[in-house]
Amino acid sequence: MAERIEIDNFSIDCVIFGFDEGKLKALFIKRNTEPDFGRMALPGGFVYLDEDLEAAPMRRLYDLTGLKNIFLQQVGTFGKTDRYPLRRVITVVYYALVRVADYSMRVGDDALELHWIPVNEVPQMAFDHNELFEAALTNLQEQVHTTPIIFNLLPKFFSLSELQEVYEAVTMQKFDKRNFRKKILKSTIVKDSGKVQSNVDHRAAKLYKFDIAAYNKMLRKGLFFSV
Amino acid sequence: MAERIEIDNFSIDCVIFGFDEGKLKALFIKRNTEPDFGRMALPGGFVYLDEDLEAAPMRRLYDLTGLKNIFLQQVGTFGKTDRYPLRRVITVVYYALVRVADYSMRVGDDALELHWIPVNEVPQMAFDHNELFEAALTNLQEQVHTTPIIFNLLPKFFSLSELQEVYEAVTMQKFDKRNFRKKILKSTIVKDSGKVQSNVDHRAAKLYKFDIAAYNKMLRKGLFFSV
DNA sequence: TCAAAAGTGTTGTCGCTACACCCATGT
DNA sequence: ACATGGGTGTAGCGACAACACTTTTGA
Repeated sequence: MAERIEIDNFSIDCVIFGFDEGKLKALFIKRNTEPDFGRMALPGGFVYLDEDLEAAPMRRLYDLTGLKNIFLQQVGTFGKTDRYPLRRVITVVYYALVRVADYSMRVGDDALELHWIPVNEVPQMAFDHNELFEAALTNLQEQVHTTPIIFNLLPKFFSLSELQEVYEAVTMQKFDKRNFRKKILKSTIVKDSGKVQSNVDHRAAKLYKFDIAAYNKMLRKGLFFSV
Repeated sequence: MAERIEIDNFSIDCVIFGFDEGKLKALFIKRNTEPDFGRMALPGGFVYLDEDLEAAPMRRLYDLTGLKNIFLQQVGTFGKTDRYPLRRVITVVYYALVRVADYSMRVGDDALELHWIPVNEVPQMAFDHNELFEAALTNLQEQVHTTPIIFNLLPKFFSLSELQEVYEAVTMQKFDKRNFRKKILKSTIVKDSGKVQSNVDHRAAKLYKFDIAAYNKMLRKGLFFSV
Protein backbone atom coordinates (compact mmCIF):
# COMPACT_ATOMS: atom_id res chain seq x y z
CA MET A 1 0.00 0.00 0.00
CA ALA A 2 1.26 3.43 -0.90
CA GLU A 3 2.15 5.82 1.89
CA ARG A 4 -0.89 7.87 2.87
CA ILE A 5 -0.62 11.63 2.94
CA GLU A 6 -1.60 13.49 6.12
CA ILE A 7 -3.19 16.91 5.95
CA ASP A 8 -0.65 18.40 8.29
CA ASN A 9 -2.55 21.47 9.41
CA PHE A 10 -5.66 19.54 10.20
CA SER A 11 -6.14 17.17 13.12
CA ILE A 12 -8.75 15.49 15.30
CA ASP A 13 -8.71 15.08 19.09
CA CYS A 14 -10.77 12.61 21.07
CA VAL A 15 -12.22 12.73 24.54
CA ILE A 16 -12.91 9.11 25.44
CA PHE A 17 -15.40 8.83 28.27
CA GLY A 18 -15.97 5.73 30.32
CA PHE A 19 -17.88 4.89 33.47
CA ASP A 20 -15.84 3.02 36.05
CA GLU A 21 -16.01 2.58 39.82
CA GLY A 22 -19.01 4.86 40.00
CA LYS A 23 -17.18 7.71 38.32
CA LEU A 24 -17.14 9.30 34.90
CA LYS A 25 -13.58 9.12 33.64
CA ALA A 26 -11.74 9.99 30.46
CA LEU A 27 -8.71 8.50 28.78
CA PHE A 28 -5.59 10.63 28.44
CA ILE A 29 -2.15 10.05 27.06
CA LYS A 30 1.18 11.22 28.39
CA ARG A 31 3.10 12.94 25.62
CA ASN A 32 6.45 11.40 24.78
CA THR A 33 7.57 13.96 22.23
CA GLU A 34 8.21 17.66 22.22
CA PRO A 35 6.56 20.09 22.48
CA ASP A 36 5.06 19.68 25.93
CA PHE A 37 6.90 16.42 26.54
CA GLY A 38 5.58 14.65 29.62
CA ARG A 39 2.33 16.57 29.78
CA MET A 40 -1.03 14.87 29.61
CA ALA A 41 -2.99 15.37 26.42
CA LEU A 42 -6.04 14.17 24.55
CA PRO A 43 -5.40 11.39 22.08
CA GLY A 44 -5.48 12.80 18.58
CA GLY A 45 -3.84 12.77 15.21
CA PHE A 46 -3.85 14.11 11.71
CA VAL A 47 -6.43 13.33 9.07
CA TYR A 48 -5.33 11.51 5.92
CA LEU A 49 -6.01 13.24 2.66
CA ASP A 50 -8.01 10.25 1.38
CA GLU A 51 -9.89 9.59 4.61
CA ASP A 52 -13.39 10.78 5.55
CA LEU A 53 -13.29 13.13 8.50
CA GLU A 54 -15.17 10.87 10.93
CA ALA A 55 -12.93 7.95 9.98
CA ALA A 56 -9.96 9.64 11.61
CA PRO A 57 -11.19 9.54 15.23
CA MET A 58 -12.51 6.00 14.64
CA ARG A 59 -9.09 4.89 13.50
CA ARG A 60 -7.36 6.56 16.41
CA LEU A 61 -9.75 4.95 18.86
CA TYR A 62 -9.21 1.55 17.39
CA ASP A 63 -5.46 1.94 17.63
CA LEU A 64 -5.67 2.97 21.27
CA THR A 65 -8.37 0.73 22.64
CA GLY A 66 -8.99 -2.04 20.14
CA LEU A 67 -12.64 -1.02 20.01
CA LYS A 68 -14.67 -0.62 16.84
CA ASN A 69 -18.16 0.75 16.28
CA ILE A 70 -18.17 2.93 19.29
CA PHE A 71 -20.34 5.96 19.78
CA LEU A 72 -18.71 9.16 18.51
CA GLN A 73 -20.02 12.68 18.69
CA GLN A 74 -18.53 15.74 17.03
CA VAL A 75 -18.17 18.60 19.49
CA GLY A 76 -16.67 21.46 17.54
CA THR A 77 -13.70 22.78 15.67
CA PHE A 78 -10.97 24.91 17.17
CA GLY A 79 -8.76 27.02 15.01
CA LYS A 80 -6.95 29.90 16.68
CA THR A 81 -3.75 30.51 14.77
CA ASP A 82 -1.57 30.08 17.85
CA ARG A 83 -3.24 27.07 19.45
CA TYR A 84 -0.39 24.75 18.48
CA PRO A 85 3.12 26.10 18.84
CA LEU A 86 4.87 24.48 15.86
CA ARG A 87 2.52 25.52 13.08
CA ARG A 88 -1.05 26.31 12.18
CA VAL A 89 -3.28 23.37 13.08
CA ILE A 90 -7.05 23.37 13.09
CA THR A 91 -8.56 20.53 15.12
CA VAL A 92 -11.96 18.87 15.29
CA VAL A 93 -12.91 17.55 18.71
CA TYR A 94 -14.94 14.38 19.16
CA TYR A 95 -16.01 12.49 22.16
CA ALA A 96 -16.49 8.76 22.40
CA LEU A 97 -18.51 6.77 24.90
CA VAL A 98 -17.13 3.35 25.74
CA ARG A 99 -18.08 0.47 28.00
CA VAL A 100 -14.98 0.16 30.12
CA ALA A 101 -15.62 -3.57 30.57
CA ASP A 102 -15.20 -4.11 26.82
CA TYR A 103 -12.03 -2.13 26.73
CA SER A 104 -8.64 -3.75 26.49
CA MET A 105 -5.75 -1.41 27.07
CA ARG A 106 -3.30 -1.25 24.22
CA VAL A 107 -0.08 0.52 23.79
CA GLY A 108 0.35 1.93 20.33
CA ASP A 109 3.47 1.97 18.22
CA ASP A 110 4.71 4.96 20.09
CA ALA A 111 4.46 3.29 23.51
CA LEU A 112 2.24 5.97 24.97
CA GLU A 113 1.21 5.83 28.58
CA LEU A 114 -2.56 5.79 28.89
CA HIS A 115 -4.47 6.96 31.97
CA TRP A 116 -8.12 6.89 32.95
CA ILE A 117 -8.73 10.00 35.03
CA PRO A 118 -11.97 11.09 36.73
CA VAL A 119 -13.37 14.12 34.95
CA ASN A 120 -13.09 16.31 38.02
CA GLU A 121 -9.40 15.52 38.47
CA VAL A 122 -8.00 16.23 35.02
CA PRO A 123 -4.58 17.87 35.21
CA GLN A 124 -3.19 20.80 33.32
CA MET A 125 -2.80 19.52 29.77
CA ALA A 126 -0.72 20.35 26.72
CA PHE A 127 -1.73 23.15 24.33
CA ASP A 128 -5.42 24.10 24.56
CA HIS A 129 -6.51 20.59 25.46
CA ASN A 130 -8.19 21.61 28.72
CA GLU A 131 -10.46 23.86 26.72
CA LEU A 132 -11.23 21.09 24.23
CA PHE A 133 -11.97 18.71 27.07
CA GLU A 134 -14.36 21.14 28.77
CA ALA A 135 -16.20 21.66 25.51
CA ALA A 136 -16.66 17.92 25.16
CA LEU A 137 -17.85 17.45 28.73
CA THR A 138 -20.32 20.31 28.45
CA ASN A 139 -21.64 18.90 25.21
CA LEU A 140 -22.09 15.48 26.78
CA GLN A 141 -23.94 16.98 29.73
CA GLU A 142 -26.31 18.80 27.40
CA GLN A 143 -26.91 15.82 25.15
CA VAL A 144 -27.73 13.55 28.04
CA HIS A 145 -30.93 15.45 28.77
CA THR A 146 -32.50 14.95 25.37
CA THR A 147 -30.98 11.82 23.99
CA PRO A 148 -30.28 8.38 25.45
CA ILE A 149 -26.60 8.30 24.53
CA ILE A 150 -25.73 7.42 28.09
CA PHE A 151 -26.56 3.77 27.40
CA ASN A 152 -23.28 3.64 25.50
CA LEU A 153 -21.50 3.83 28.83
CA LEU A 154 -23.27 0.80 30.28
CA PRO A 155 -23.06 -2.90 29.54
CA LYS A 156 -25.89 -4.45 27.56
CA PHE A 157 -27.74 -5.47 30.72
CA PHE A 158 -27.85 -3.11 33.66
CA SER A 159 -29.86 -2.42 36.79
CA LEU A 160 -31.81 0.76 37.30
CA SER A 161 -29.46 1.69 40.13
CA GLU A 162 -26.51 1.45 37.77
CA LEU A 163 -28.33 3.59 35.23
CA GLN A 164 -29.02 6.16 37.92
CA GLU A 165 -25.38 6.18 38.97
CA VAL A 166 -24.28 6.94 35.42
CA TYR A 167 -26.76 9.76 35.08
CA GLU A 168 -25.61 11.17 38.39
CA ALA A 169 -21.96 10.93 37.40
CA VAL A 170 -22.50 12.66 34.07
CA THR A 171 -24.87 15.40 35.19
CA MET A 172 -23.15 15.86 38.57
CA GLN A 173 -26.53 15.88 40.28
CA LYS A 174 -28.27 13.49 42.64
CA PHE A 175 -31.69 12.08 41.81
CA ASP A 176 -34.41 10.68 43.99
CA LYS A 177 -34.51 6.92 43.55
CA ARG A 178 -38.28 6.56 43.32
CA ASN A 179 -38.75 9.49 40.98
CA PHE A 180 -35.89 8.38 38.79
CA ARG A 181 -37.30 4.89 38.38
CA LYS A 182 -40.77 6.21 37.64
CA LYS A 183 -39.45 8.50 34.94
CA ILE A 184 -37.30 5.87 33.28
CA LEU A 185 -39.98 3.20 33.30
CA LYS A 186 -42.67 5.57 32.11
CA SER A 187 -40.49 6.55 29.14
CA THR A 188 -40.42 2.92 27.92
CA ILE A 189 -36.88 3.30 26.63
CA VAL A 190 -35.72 0.42 28.76
CA LYS A 191 -37.25 -3.00 28.94
CA ASP A 192 -36.98 -5.84 31.38
CA SER A 193 -34.42 -8.35 30.15
CA GLY A 194 -35.73 -11.16 32.36
CA LYS A 195 -32.28 -11.49 33.89
CA VAL A 196 -31.11 -10.60 37.35
CA GLN A 197 -27.74 -9.81 38.83
CA SER A 198 -25.53 -12.66 39.99
CA ASN A 199 -22.57 -12.76 42.33
CA VAL A 200 -23.80 -9.93 44.46
CA ASP A 201 -23.89 -10.23 48.23
CA HIS A 202 -27.34 -8.73 48.62
CA ARG A 203 -30.70 -8.91 46.92
CA ALA A 204 -30.14 -9.26 43.16
CA ALA A 205 -31.47 -6.43 41.03
CA LYS A 206 -33.49 -6.93 37.88
CA LEU A 207 -31.50 -6.24 34.74
CA TYR A 208 -32.87 -4.07 31.97
CA LYS A 209 -31.78 -3.34 28.46
CA PHE A 210 -32.13 -0.29 26.28
CA ASP A 211 -35.07 -0.51 23.87
CA ILE A 212 -33.94 1.42 20.84
CA ALA A 213 -37.10 0.59 18.87
CA ALA A 214 -39.32 2.08 21.57
CA TYR A 215 -37.05 5.09 21.72
CA ASN A 216 -37.24 5.71 17.99
CA LYS A 217 -40.99 5.33 18.01
CA MET A 218 -41.16 7.87 20.81
CA LEU A 219 -39.07 10.34 18.82
CA ARG A 220 -41.24 9.92 15.75
CA LYS A 221 -44.28 10.83 17.79
CA GLY A 222 -42.51 14.06 18.63
CA LEU A 223 -41.78 13.34 22.26
CA PHE A 224 -38.44 13.88 23.86
CA PHE A 225 -36.65 11.97 26.48
CA SER A 226 -35.49 13.94 29.45
CA VAL A 227 -33.89 13.22 32.82
CA MET B 1 0.69 43.87 2.30
CA ALA B 2 2.04 40.49 1.31
CA GLU B 3 -0.30 38.07 -0.41
CA ARG B 4 -2.04 35.94 2.20
CA ILE B 5 -1.91 32.19 1.84
CA GLU B 6 -5.16 30.23 1.80
CA ILE B 7 -5.38 26.76 3.31
CA ASP B 8 -6.81 25.30 0.17
CA ASN B 9 -8.35 22.15 1.57
CA PHE B 10 -10.09 23.95 4.37
CA SER B 11 -13.10 26.25 4.00
CA ILE B 12 -15.99 27.80 5.89
CA ASP B 13 -19.61 28.12 4.75
CA CYS B 14 -22.20 30.48 6.16
CA VAL B 15 -25.94 30.21 6.53
CA ILE B 16 -27.11 33.79 6.99
CA PHE B 17 -30.55 33.92 8.57
CA GLY B 18 -32.79 36.94 8.56
CA PHE B 19 -36.39 37.66 9.48
CA ASP B 20 -38.33 39.52 6.83
CA GLU B 21 -42.01 39.84 5.89
CA GLY B 22 -42.97 37.47 8.65
CA LYS B 23 -40.72 34.72 7.35
CA LEU B 24 -37.39 33.23 8.25
CA LYS B 25 -35.14 33.55 5.24
CA ALA B 26 -31.54 32.81 4.40
CA LEU B 27 -29.10 34.44 2.03
CA PHE B 28 -27.78 32.41 -0.89
CA ILE B 29 -25.46 33.14 -3.77
CA LYS B 30 -25.72 32.03 -7.35
CA ARG B 31 -22.47 30.44 -8.42
CA ASN B 32 -20.74 32.11 -11.34
CA THR B 33 -17.90 29.65 -11.72
CA GLU B 34 -17.58 25.96 -12.39
CA PRO B 35 -18.20 23.48 -10.96
CA ASP B 36 -21.96 23.75 -10.51
CA PHE B 37 -22.12 27.03 -12.40
CA GLY B 38 -25.51 28.71 -12.00
CA ARG B 39 -26.54 26.67 -8.97
CA MET B 40 -27.42 28.29 -5.69
CA ALA B 41 -24.93 27.82 -2.88
CA LEU B 42 -24.07 28.98 0.60
CA PRO B 43 -21.61 31.85 0.77
CA GLY B 44 -18.25 30.51 1.87
CA GLY B 45 -14.55 30.67 1.29
CA PHE B 46 -11.17 29.40 2.31
CA VAL B 47 -9.42 30.17 5.57
CA TYR B 48 -6.16 32.09 5.48
CA LEU B 49 -3.17 30.44 7.06
CA ASP B 50 -2.64 33.39 9.40
CA GLU B 51 -6.31 33.92 10.27
CA ASP B 52 -8.19 32.60 13.30
CA LEU B 53 -10.90 30.18 12.28
CA GLU B 54 -13.85 32.34 13.41
CA ALA B 55 -12.39 35.34 11.62
CA ALA B 56 -13.02 33.70 8.26
CA PRO B 57 -16.84 33.68 8.38
CA MET B 58 -16.77 37.19 9.88
CA ARG B 59 -14.72 38.42 6.98
CA ARG B 60 -16.94 36.73 4.43
CA LEU B 61 -20.04 38.20 6.02
CA TYR B 62 -18.58 41.65 6.01
CA ASP B 63 -17.70 41.35 2.34
CA LEU B 64 -21.19 40.23 1.45
CA THR B 65 -23.37 42.37 3.67
CA GLY B 66 -21.25 45.19 5.05
CA LEU B 67 -22.16 44.06 8.57
CA LYS B 68 -19.71 43.68 11.44
CA ASN B 69 -20.15 42.22 14.89
CA ILE B 70 -22.97 39.98 13.97
CA PHE B 71 -23.98 36.87 15.84
CA LEU B 72 -22.19 33.75 14.60
CA GLN B 73 -22.63 30.19 15.72
CA GLN B 74 -20.52 27.21 14.72
CA VAL B 75 -22.68 24.31 13.58
CA GLY B 76 -20.27 21.55 12.65
CA THR B 77 -17.56 20.36 10.33
CA PHE B 78 -18.15 18.29 7.24
CA GLY B 79 -15.35 16.29 5.72
CA LYS B 80 -16.33 13.44 3.44
CA THR B 81 -13.54 12.97 0.94
CA ASP B 82 -15.87 13.39 -2.04
CA ARG B 83 -17.98 16.30 -0.85
CA TYR B 84 -16.28 18.73 -3.22
CA PRO B 85 -15.55 17.49 -6.72
CA LEU B 86 -12.26 19.23 -7.47
CA ARG B 87 -10.26 18.19 -4.45
CA ARG B 88 -10.43 17.30 -0.79
CA VAL B 89 -12.01 20.16 1.13
CA ILE B 90 -13.14 20.04 4.73
CA THR B 91 -15.61 22.77 5.64
CA VAL B 92 -16.83 24.32 8.87
CA VAL B 93 -20.42 25.52 8.81
CA TYR B 94 -21.54 28.61 10.70
CA TYR B 95 -24.80 30.40 10.88
CA ALA B 96 -25.28 34.11 11.33
CA LEU B 97 -28.33 35.99 12.56
CA VAL B 98 -28.82 39.42 11.08
CA ARG B 99 -31.36 42.21 11.36
CA VAL B 100 -32.50 42.55 7.80
CA ALA B 101 -33.23 46.23 8.32
CA ASP B 102 -29.53 46.90 9.04
CA TYR B 103 -28.45 45.00 6.02
CA SER B 104 -27.29 46.74 2.89
CA MET B 105 -26.91 44.44 -0.08
CA ARG B 106 -23.47 44.47 -1.61
CA VAL B 107 -22.08 42.80 -4.60
CA GLY B 108 -18.60 41.44 -4.05
CA ASP B 109 -15.66 41.54 -6.40
CA ASP B 110 -16.98 38.54 -8.19
CA ALA B 111 -20.37 40.15 -8.91
CA LEU B 112 -22.34 37.38 -7.28
CA GLU B 113 -26.10 37.41 -7.35
CA LEU B 114 -27.50 37.33 -3.82
CA HIS B 115 -30.96 36.03 -2.93
CA TRP B 116 -32.97 35.97 0.28
CA ILE B 117 -35.03 32.78 0.18
CA PRO B 118 -37.56 31.54 2.75
CA VAL B 119 -36.17 28.53 4.55
CA ASN B 120 -38.96 26.27 3.34
CA GLU B 121 -38.33 27.16 -0.30
CA VAL B 122 -34.61 26.58 -0.64
CA PRO B 123 -33.72 25.04 -3.99
CA GLN B 124 -31.40 22.20 -4.84
CA MET B 125 -27.95 23.59 -4.14
CA ALA B 126 -24.41 22.89 -5.25
CA PHE B 127 -22.30 20.12 -3.65
CA ASP B 128 -23.58 19.06 -0.21
CA HIS B 129 -24.89 22.52 0.66
CA ASN B 130 -28.45 21.39 1.27
CA GLU B 131 -27.14 19.10 3.97
CA LEU B 132 -25.07 21.91 5.50
CA PHE B 133 -28.09 24.20 5.43
CA GLU B 134 -30.33 21.64 7.16
CA ALA B 135 -27.74 21.16 9.87
CA ALA B 136 -27.66 24.90 10.49
CA LEU B 137 -31.43 25.24 10.59
CA THR B 138 -31.80 22.31 12.96
CA ASN B 139 -29.13 23.76 15.21
CA LEU B 140 -30.88 27.13 15.26
CA GLN B 141 -34.18 25.50 16.12
CA GLU B 142 -32.60 23.66 19.03
CA GLN B 143 -30.72 26.68 20.34
CA VAL B 144 -33.78 28.85 20.31
CA HIS B 145 -35.36 26.85 23.12
CA THR B 146 -32.60 27.39 25.63
CA THR B 147 -30.91 30.60 24.65
CA PRO B 148 -32.21 34.02 23.65
CA ILE B 149 -30.28 34.23 20.38
CA ILE B 150 -33.46 35.04 18.53
CA PHE B 151 -33.16 38.69 19.58
CA ASN B 152 -30.39 38.97 17.02
CA LEU B 153 -33.04 38.73 14.32
CA LEU B 154 -35.04 41.67 15.64
CA PRO B 155 -34.40 45.40 15.72
CA LYS B 156 -33.37 46.94 19.02
CA PHE B 157 -36.98 47.81 19.88
CA PHE B 158 -39.74 45.35 19.07
CA SER B 159 -43.28 44.53 20.07
CA LEU B 160 -44.24 41.28 21.75
CA SER B 161 -46.22 40.33 18.67
CA GLU B 162 -43.11 40.72 16.54
CA LEU B 163 -41.16 38.60 18.98
CA GLN B 164 -43.84 35.94 18.83
CA GLU B 165 -43.80 35.99 15.03
CA VAL B 166 -40.05 35.36 14.99
CA TYR B 167 -40.36 32.48 17.42
CA GLU B 168 -43.14 31.02 15.33
CA ALA B 169 -41.14 31.40 12.12
CA VAL B 170 -38.07 29.74 13.59
CA THR B 171 -39.73 26.91 15.47
CA MET B 172 -42.44 26.41 12.84
CA GLN B 173 -45.06 26.24 15.57
CA LYS B 174 -47.90 28.53 16.59
CA PHE B 175 -48.13 29.86 20.13
CA ASP B 176 -51.07 31.12 22.14
CA LYS B 177 -50.81 34.89 22.42
CA ARG B 178 -51.66 35.17 26.10
CA ASN B 179 -49.49 32.28 27.17
CA PHE B 180 -46.58 33.52 25.10
CA ARG B 181 -46.71 36.98 26.62
CA LYS B 182 -46.96 35.60 30.13
CA LYS B 183 -43.92 33.41 29.61
CA ILE B 184 -41.79 36.14 28.09
CA LEU B 185 -42.68 38.74 30.69
CA LYS B 186 -42.26 36.34 33.56
CA SER B 187 -38.76 35.49 32.33
CA THR B 188 -37.69 39.15 32.69
CA ILE B 189 -35.43 38.89 29.66
CA VAL B 190 -37.22 41.77 27.97
CA LYS B 191 -37.96 45.14 29.46
CA ASP B 192 -40.31 47.92 28.52
CA SER B 193 -38.48 50.53 26.48
CA GLY B 194 -41.06 53.22 27.14
CA LYS B 195 -41.54 53.60 23.40
CA VAL B 196 -44.49 52.64 21.27
CA GLN B 197 -44.92 51.90 17.61
CA SER B 198 -45.49 54.76 15.21
CA ASN B 199 -46.90 54.87 11.71
CA VAL B 200 -49.23 51.97 12.25
CA ASP B 201 -52.88 52.19 11.25
CA HIS B 202 -54.17 50.63 14.45
CA ARG B 203 -53.47 50.81 18.12
CA ALA B 204 -49.73 51.21 18.65
CA ALA B 205 -47.97 48.38 20.45
CA LYS B 206 -45.54 48.90 23.30
CA LEU B 207 -41.95 48.36 22.32
CA TYR B 208 -39.61 46.25 24.39
CA LYS B 209 -35.89 45.63 24.36
CA PHE B 210 -33.82 42.64 25.28
CA ASP B 211 -32.37 42.84 28.79
CA ILE B 212 -29.08 41.01 28.57
CA ALA B 213 -28.15 41.80 32.17
CA ALA B 214 -31.31 40.20 33.49
CA TYR B 215 -30.72 37.24 31.22
CA ASN B 216 -27.18 36.72 32.49
CA LYS B 217 -28.31 36.99 36.09
CA MET B 218 -30.95 34.39 35.38
CA LEU B 219 -28.36 32.02 33.93
CA ARG B 220 -26.09 32.47 36.90
CA LYS B 221 -28.91 31.43 39.19
CA GLY B 222 -29.09 28.21 37.21
CA LEU B 223 -32.36 28.86 35.43
CA PHE B 224 -32.86 28.39 31.76
CA PHE B 225 -34.92 30.24 29.32
CA SER B 226 -37.35 28.22 27.30
CA VAL B 227 -40.13 28.94 24.83
C1' DT C 1 -29.69 -12.29 62.26
C1' DC C 2 -27.47 -8.86 60.12
C1' DA C 3 -25.90 -5.99 56.42
C1' DA C 4 -26.68 -4.08 52.03
C1' DA C 5 -29.06 -2.75 48.39
C1' DA C 6 -33.71 -3.47 45.87
C1' DG C 7 -38.02 -2.05 45.40
C1' DT C 8 -42.36 0.57 46.05
C1' DG C 9 -47.07 5.19 46.54
C1' DT C 10 -49.02 9.28 47.93
C1' DT C 11 -49.62 14.12 48.40
C1' DG C 12 -48.99 18.95 47.48
C1' DT C 13 -47.44 22.38 44.41
C1' DC C 14 -46.40 24.63 40.36
C1' DG C 15 -46.47 25.35 35.61
C1' DC C 16 -48.70 24.67 31.42
C1' DT C 17 -52.60 24.77 28.31
C1' DA C 18 -56.91 26.05 26.66
C1' DC C 19 -59.86 29.55 25.85
C1' DA C 20 -62.84 34.86 24.31
C1' DC C 21 -63.55 39.39 24.82
C1' DC C 22 -62.77 44.49 25.29
C1' DC C 23 -59.54 48.41 24.03
C1' DA C 24 -57.10 51.95 21.47
C1' DT C 25 -56.09 54.01 17.28
C1' DG C 26 -56.16 55.52 12.44
C1' DT C 27 -58.91 55.93 8.32
C1' DA D 1 -68.33 53.57 12.58
C1' DC D 2 -65.44 50.26 11.38
C1' DA D 3 -61.36 47.59 10.76
C1' DT D 4 -57.11 46.15 12.70
C1' DG D 5 -54.25 44.42 15.78
C1' DG D 6 -53.16 45.28 21.09
C1' DG D 7 -53.88 43.72 25.32
C1' DT D 8 -55.73 40.96 29.28
C1' DG D 9 -57.40 36.42 33.43
C1' DT D 10 -58.94 32.04 34.99
C1' DA D 11 -59.73 27.27 35.71
C1' DG D 12 -58.41 22.48 35.17
C1' DC D 13 -54.97 19.18 34.60
C1' DG D 14 -50.75 16.93 34.44
C1' DA D 15 -45.96 16.70 35.71
C1' DC D 16 -42.67 16.93 39.17
C1' DA D 17 -40.60 17.00 43.83
C1' DA D 18 -40.50 15.57 48.44
C1' DC D 19 -40.57 11.95 51.37
C1' DA D 20 -39.57 6.41 54.51
C1' DC D 21 -40.30 1.92 55.00
C1' DT D 22 -40.48 -3.14 53.69
C1' DT D 23 -38.35 -6.95 51.02
C1' DT D 24 -34.92 -10.03 49.42
C1' DT D 25 -30.65 -12.20 49.51
C1' DG D 26 -26.03 -13.77 50.82
C1' DA D 27 -22.70 -14.07 54.32
